[in-house]
Amino acid sequence: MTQASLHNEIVSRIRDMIFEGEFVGGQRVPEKQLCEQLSVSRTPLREALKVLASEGLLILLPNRGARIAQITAENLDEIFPIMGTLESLAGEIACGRISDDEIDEIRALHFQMTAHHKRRELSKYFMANQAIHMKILEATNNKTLVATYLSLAGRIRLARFRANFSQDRWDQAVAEHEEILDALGRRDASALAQILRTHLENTCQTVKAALDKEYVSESGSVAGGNPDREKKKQLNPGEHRRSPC
Amino acid sequence: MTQASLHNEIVSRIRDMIFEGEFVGGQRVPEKQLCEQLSVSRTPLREALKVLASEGLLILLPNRGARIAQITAENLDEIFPIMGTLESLAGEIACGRISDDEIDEIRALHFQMTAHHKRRELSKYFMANQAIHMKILEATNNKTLVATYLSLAGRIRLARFRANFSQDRWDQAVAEHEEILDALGRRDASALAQILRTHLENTCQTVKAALDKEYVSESGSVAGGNPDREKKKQLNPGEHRRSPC
DNA sequence: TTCTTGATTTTTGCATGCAAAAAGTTATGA
DNA sequence: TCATAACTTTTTGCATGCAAAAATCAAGAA
Repeated sequence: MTQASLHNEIVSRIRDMIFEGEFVGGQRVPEKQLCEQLSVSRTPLREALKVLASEGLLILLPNRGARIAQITAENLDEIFPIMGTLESLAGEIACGRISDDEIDEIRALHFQMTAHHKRRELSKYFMANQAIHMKILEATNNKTLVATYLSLAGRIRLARFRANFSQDRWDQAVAEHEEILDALGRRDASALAQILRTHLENTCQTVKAALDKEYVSESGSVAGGNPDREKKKQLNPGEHRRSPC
Repeated sequence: MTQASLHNEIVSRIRDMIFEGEFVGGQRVPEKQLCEQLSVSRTPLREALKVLASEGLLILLPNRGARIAQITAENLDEIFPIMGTLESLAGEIACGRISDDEIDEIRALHFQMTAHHKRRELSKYFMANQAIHMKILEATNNKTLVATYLSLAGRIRLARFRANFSQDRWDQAVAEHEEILDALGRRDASALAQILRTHLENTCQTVKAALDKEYVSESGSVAGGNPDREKKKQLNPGEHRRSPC
């Protein structure tokens, strides 16, 4: 799967670093620093930066280097509806071609997930949850759909990962997943499409609420400030809550 | 809009070259040849190739250079449903926020398009047609949605552009556009979503049929052959029919 | 102090060079 | 004739160097 070339390796590594929250949104990322951090020269690094920028994880400003793309409420409002409609489509297609075995796998993941929910194991819940959504996507056998979805999901991954949500919302999300499993079991394409879309809409609201809260609690002001003022304390890289949404 | 840097310029130029059909799908594109053609050195060219590859217009094989991505029937089957659901979403969102003025603009484009249809002006019809779809997308004010759509559309652009279609299908497409305009005028979100999706499904069928025909008529065999046998005559770059779909 | 203006340092953009891999060519033997 | 091996050429991947742009720092004026 992974290409053996150095620049592909660099793409993966920086992507993972972003996913792990090692950078703050809006932060400048000088080439030299990354070169030293990854022990590579500038040429393959620059090639990697171009790729990450076209994935939407970085912003490249001519002559002014790379910045980590910032997740804003506007961003979430743009991306979640698209993910919702893509998952909805995936559900529809999946109903038409998913095998009993594949449904059983999803059912297993579902019960695993509900067990984590009962035990309040957020991180494990998150993993099982993501795995279910991926299984539905993969059941379409449409690689472009999966890639498009993952590209969008990657851009908001951190916000989603960090968003704490209320017990009520958590319970609701599990209830929605019951409906998802039910519709899938009946292979009811339109019901599955509907509930997946609703599920994503609700998730969007949760993540947005968490994002607003984070901004307010950390900087004392709402989002949208000047990203250049990076002296302002936000979060130390790597130091942040981890919770599922 | 366009970034002033050389590698961005190169991305645009190669993308345009691909859109103009200056390459054959599956064809190898050596760096040296492109360097000479564009009068640039390898470093910014290679950066550009990485970007185009992540846009899906090129395939990069480690140590083996770049190839023009090939448009296959499987490709179309993957991409068109996604574009359909994205346009469908765009239509829904647009209904909720489009202004009367914007609808008037679309109406003007629509009548312009139908005039071209009456006069059998394929190329002009194509332009007006595309403009209408873009207006609906832009009316969502969702840049990520537009970008995602355009990225997918770019990958199958040539096939769509080259596909000749029957008079019947052309008439049907225009009829569908009447319905689109009608639903938009009534701001009937679900009707617009429905007709846009159907419209894209039908377009997919048309383009697929044209692709099959082209493959058969040019190589005497169906698609899926070894792309390495590039000595085989397909189409000379730049020499191809232009017609709307 | 705050705001310019100019010098210095840093960073970015691009060209070039070298080594390794792949592709192409010739030679040899069955 | 075909297959294989050895050799040559081409192409790719990456490191480095230099010039231009941006950022930073410093000194002086308002």
